Amino acid sequence: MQRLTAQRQAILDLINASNRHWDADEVVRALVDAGASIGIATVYRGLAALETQGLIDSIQLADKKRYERADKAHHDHMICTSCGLIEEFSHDTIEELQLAAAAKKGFRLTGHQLVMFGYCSQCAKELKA
Amino acid sequence: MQRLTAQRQAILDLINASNRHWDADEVVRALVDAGASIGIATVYRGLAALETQGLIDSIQLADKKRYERADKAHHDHMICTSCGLIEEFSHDTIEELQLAAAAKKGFRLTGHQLVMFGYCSQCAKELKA
DNA sequence: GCGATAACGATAACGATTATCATTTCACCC
DNA sequence: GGGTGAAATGATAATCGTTATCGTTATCGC
Repeated sequence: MQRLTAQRQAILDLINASNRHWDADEVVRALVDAGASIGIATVYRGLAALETQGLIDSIQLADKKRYERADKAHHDHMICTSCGLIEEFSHDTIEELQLAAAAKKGFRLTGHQLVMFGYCSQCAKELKA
Repeated sequence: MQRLTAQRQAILDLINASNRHWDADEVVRALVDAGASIGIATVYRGLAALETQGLIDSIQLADKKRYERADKAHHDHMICTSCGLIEEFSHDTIEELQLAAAAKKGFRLTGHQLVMFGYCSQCAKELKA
C-alpha cells in the first residue's frame, strides 16, 4: 500500500499544475526553489510511485543506442519486454500519416522513432501456460 | 575526413554479418572473443563514425524519462531537437494501424511509443534566417 | 501509545557514455 | 623513403541519470 505523503503530494501538484514534461531533476529544482525540502532520491521514488498509481504519466525519451546493418529499408521496431526479441516492421501508411501530422504542427521532421513494447508470440504463449 | 581503420572495419564486418541489434558492449565482447584487441572507447567512436558515414543504422531505445499529467487521452510526442519543445499529437488511424501491425506479428502489445524528432515551426524559421 | 511498515534523505554505487591525453597510425608530400 | 600533421587508438577519469543502501522519521491500524 502506497502512501500519498506530503512530498508526493507536492510532486503531484507541481505536475498537475502545468502542461510540461518534467524530468526528475527539474522537479527537485522546482520544489526546492518553492521552498520545499526534498531530496532527489525521494523525487525518483515519488515519480515512480505516482506513475504506478496512475496519477501521472511518463514518456521515455531515446537514449540507449543499438546499431544494425544499414542495407535495409526504413523500418520500426517491436520489442518483447520479456525476452528482449526485437522484431522489425514497416508500414508505409503509418509513415505518411506521421509526415502529415508533423506538417500540421509546422514541424520539419528530421527523424522519428516508433517503438512498440509487448510480448512476442512465443512469450505470450508461455504466459498463458 | 574519416578513416576506415582496421578496428572500424572489424566493427562494420561484425554488424554486417548479422541481423542483430548491437549495443557497444556486445560489440566489444564479440570482437575480443574473436581475438581482436579493441577498447570500449574505440567501439563507441567507431560506431558513431560508421553511423555518420551511413554504413550502419541505429535505433535509440527508451531510457530517459519525463513525466506529465495523467488526465489526458493517449498521445504521442514531437520533440524539437533545437529548442527542446515537446509538442503532443494524437492520431487514431496511426494507433489502429499499429495494433494491426502488431497483431500480424503475433505480438501482444502492452504499450508503444512514437516520438518524432525535428524542428518546431519557430526553430525552422530561425534556421532559414 | 505501540509496533509494523512505508517513506525519507544523504550518499554510495551503478551502468552507459563521453572526455582526456599521451601514443600510434595513416595519408600525403617532398 | 623519411617527415609532418591530422585522425584514431586505448587506458582511464569523468559525467550523467538513476538505483541501492542504510539509519532515521513519519504514518497507519490497533
